Amino acid sequence: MRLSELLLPTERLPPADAEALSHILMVRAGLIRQMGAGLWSWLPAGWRVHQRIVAILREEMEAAGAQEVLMPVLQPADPWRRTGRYDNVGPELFRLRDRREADLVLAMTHEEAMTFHVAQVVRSYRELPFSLFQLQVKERDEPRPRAGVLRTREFVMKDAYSFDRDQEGLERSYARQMEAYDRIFDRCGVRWYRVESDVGMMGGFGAHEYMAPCPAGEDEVALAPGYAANVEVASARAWPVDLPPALDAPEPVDTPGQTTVEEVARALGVPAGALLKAYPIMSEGRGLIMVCLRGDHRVNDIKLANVLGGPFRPARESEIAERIGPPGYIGPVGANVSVLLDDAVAEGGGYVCGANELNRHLRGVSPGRDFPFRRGDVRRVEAGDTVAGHAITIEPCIEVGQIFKLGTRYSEPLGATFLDEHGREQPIWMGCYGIGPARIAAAAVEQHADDQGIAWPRAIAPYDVEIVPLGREGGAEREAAQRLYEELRGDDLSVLLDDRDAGPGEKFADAELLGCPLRLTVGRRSLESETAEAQARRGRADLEAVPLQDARKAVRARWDALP
RNA sequence: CGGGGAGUGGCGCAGUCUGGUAGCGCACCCGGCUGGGGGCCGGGCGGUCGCAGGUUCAAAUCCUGUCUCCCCGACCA
Repeated sequence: MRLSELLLPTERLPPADAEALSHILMVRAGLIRQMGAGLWSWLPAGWRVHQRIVAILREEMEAAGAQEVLMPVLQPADPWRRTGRYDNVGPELFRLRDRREADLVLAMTHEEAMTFHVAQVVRSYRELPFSLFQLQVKERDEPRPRAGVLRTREFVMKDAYSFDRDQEGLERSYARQMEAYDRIFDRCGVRWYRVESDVGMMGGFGAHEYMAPCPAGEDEVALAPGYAANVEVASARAWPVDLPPALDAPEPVDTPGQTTVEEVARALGVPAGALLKAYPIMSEGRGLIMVCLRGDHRVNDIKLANVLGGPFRPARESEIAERIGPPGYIGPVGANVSVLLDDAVAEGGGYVCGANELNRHLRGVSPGRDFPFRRGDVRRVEAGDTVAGHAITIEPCIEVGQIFKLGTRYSEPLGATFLDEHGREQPIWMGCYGIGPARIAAAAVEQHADDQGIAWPRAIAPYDVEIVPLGREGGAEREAAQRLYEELRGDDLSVLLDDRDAGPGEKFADAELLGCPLRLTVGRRSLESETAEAQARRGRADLEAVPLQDARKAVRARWDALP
């Protein structure tokens, strides 16, 4: 491709409303442009990146035995009503009416469509198992689109679905997809973790997320050697805390006006971890519960909901005041509510907790002796906690893929059944597997950019090689570069030739912004030795020059050594 | 939905408080020079100041309404 013919609107300055690095660089490099909140267009060079990722996805899906299909984005509401999602998923689902007043939705994912067709078509166990996938647009009315293509309202997703006779079959399909996913992210050149994830309201029985660490990530992942989990579900051994000794009995102390953990800990000269923080909640079905955890810990709402087995909300001040004590001074001792004690609260020890009296706390409190409780792991892990003796770190990540064991969640309501060997009707066991190519692109930018711009991994760069001729138009450098371009173009490497009439600074700056992995520079200096200078974009490392005569092999060799 | 910020040539901004001929840098066009890191000189094109209404002799500027975008939070099958 000649740069003079490529629509590549690079910008010297970042857009005023961009903060995330990938957002800034992808716009500056001329890869994407915005049309509305969470609505992005891909310009030619950006779309090439996207398409290269898509090609990898397609190859690996086919290698895993999945067959490509394409299903509508615009769908009748009926299947969504039958699975309950029409009423349950809330405003994130785009809903509309056609001219006949029929209810329609814009699909946010394609379980309904896939299951609908499979239900029509599959009759016998002999037809199972199989897997389908598509590369299709998804529509979600996100409450807050952000950071360029990281979180958008319309995006392409690779979504695959497996259909099996039973749970064992699903496990095999799931494992096969997992292997494909591992290969996909390796091939795309991004750093990634596969983490345990919350199964959420889907009520499934297993899910993993693929997380690419980057500063603009929206999720947090807890990491230790041999351990990686979304902070939403992570468990770890708490950093120990020095507890004052338990007293013979709880002893009241005056704490006038001190309602926060920090204030009470400072006033009594104990570490925050020696306090018992009381978090009263109203649990659906179970009523008022006091969750107690170490003062230096925080409740993890998702883990708490999982322990409770259902949703909850924080108790209102009036409920606390009526049923327990004055807000700010409540505690488990003598409180007439059941106590859920976090696992990280050690037994024994002399804890400090609210006395259920205004301006008063208790010290020397010992769980069990002074109040009954049941246990649960409901706290958010903190950096420095340990897993199997190793301290964990917490890293921001962007979710680039998720795999999920659906079971019969969709096949049952949509009647996707088959007759087994004994002539009995059985629901199909399903799994679903999603990947967002745009997020892979953004994560790659975030992970590999430097001060000059993007440094694409080899596999997903917009072009493999950029040739930069210096000198004036019509000069010897231009001619030599042109010949080099013609020669390399016959190879399977994609080549971009900067044939613009621009100065060297501008060409180098644009080349580094766009981030093609290998740059070949043809200038007066290199012409003297009948070579083109070679530089790797990653690290801007100078490589051995390539001869202008029969350049192919040498270019290939430089290329093969790149990351 | 709560909090904060912003809409002025393609991009980035000033001007708004205190109403009075719409400005700067970059980009773009023409001519020339330069040619290994966004170079130089000269001459140009381009803007209903988000939209609607109001106040005024006069509105980018004041008032009312409205739309849009960004950031933080909530939310995120």
